[in-house]
Amino acid sequence: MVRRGGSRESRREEILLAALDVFAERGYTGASIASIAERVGLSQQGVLHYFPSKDRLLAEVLRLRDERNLDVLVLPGEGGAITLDTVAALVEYNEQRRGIVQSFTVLSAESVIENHPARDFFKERYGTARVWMAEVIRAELGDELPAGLTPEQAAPLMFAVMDGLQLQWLLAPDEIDMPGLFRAFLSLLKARDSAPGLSGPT
Amino acid sequence: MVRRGGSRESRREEILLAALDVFAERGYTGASIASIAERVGLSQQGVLHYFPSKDRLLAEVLRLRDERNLDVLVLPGEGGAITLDTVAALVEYNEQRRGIVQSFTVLSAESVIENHPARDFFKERYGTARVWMAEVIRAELGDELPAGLTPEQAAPLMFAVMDGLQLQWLLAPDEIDMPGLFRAFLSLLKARDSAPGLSGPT
DNA sequence: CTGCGATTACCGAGTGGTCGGTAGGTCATA
DNA sequence: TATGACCTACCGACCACTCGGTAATCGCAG
Repeated sequence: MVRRGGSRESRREEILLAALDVFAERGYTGASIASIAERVGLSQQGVLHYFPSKDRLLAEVLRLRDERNLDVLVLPGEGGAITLDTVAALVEYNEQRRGIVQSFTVLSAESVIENHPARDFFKERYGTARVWMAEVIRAELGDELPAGLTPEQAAPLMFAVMDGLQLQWLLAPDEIDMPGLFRAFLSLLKARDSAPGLSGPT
Repeated sequence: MVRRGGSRESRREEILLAALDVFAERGYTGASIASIAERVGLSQQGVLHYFPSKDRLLAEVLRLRDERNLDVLVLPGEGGAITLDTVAALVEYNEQRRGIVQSFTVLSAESVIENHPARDFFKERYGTARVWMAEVIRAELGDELPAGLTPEQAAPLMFAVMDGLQLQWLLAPDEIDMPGLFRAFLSLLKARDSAPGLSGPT
């Protein structure tokens, strides 16, 4: 059965990685199955043999990317707790993976258009990520943040900063120090202000 | 010469507005000239009579959008100085213009892909906007921001927050209070911290 | 006021190309 | 012999863009 590559599973992953690249370079709408196929030495129909449609291919690409990202986040914090520093380290690591960052930026923005196949994925992803991030912030900084912010407010701001910096960085890598600016934002959250009463981490 | 609408100029603007809508709904790559034409009751060739190519159409759409945005920013600050509050008001106003926000989000992210016709536009736009925003911040908050940030660091963070919040808001308008969260971020910048030495605005 | 050439505002038809997806086959392996 | 891994051939739809018209309107000469 297997003609060229290894197992079916490894062939599928090969295609998924190529698809991630092509989606990063051209977006979902702009990417063609044929161009993905070419990159792994198959015909368009060869790719469709492994994935029934372009939509499904996208869905699996996103799932794979999420897994990998989780690895990056969870592995360093071996023992258990993920800290804000782990998140900053992820941002730093992202500087080495322009393709991944670009695919995420392009696809997530594209997904806001109606009926986009990735829309549900991103909506759910942000929803759960915000809850999770609020917990991380609360665990590390407590309930009282500067200027009276709550962890539930800080969490969406955190992702906004990450995403927004990625966009500016992709457009002008030489001008934007993405990890530096992200840490600067973190230090805003960690600062103790004098104005609104009781602060109390840990 | 004029068959249906008013002047040539008004016809062009009509097309530009329709194009902005379609780009917002489908992105640049996903939009077809024909679908834009349909919206203004023309044939595809009718649109190409006014704009020589899809690329040029996009360029003019972006230029128009920028003009309008400038109106929103500059008019309220009639006398002269634009303040951070004016910017917050723009974010608030954006909540009423989902289409505009969506077009900006989709197109700016799409523009990071190589050879995208809007790439230069957005790169330059962010570059000048950061310089301008740093000045606004310095004028209002001085050189010393919380946690030792400089206005030049705060400016890209500002746009990152705006863009990132727009993305999350577009995906989940009910969960994300975009202007509220933006003001929360502003209050982080305005807070006076006690930790790292000399603070001294104005 | 009339007539006329120039200009403009389109549209029909077509070009060559790409799109996602299907049908049906060949062929090596198990 | 059965199965899975492909491929060739094809489909109808759509893409941006070009060409060559036609008809309405203008400026202007008489």
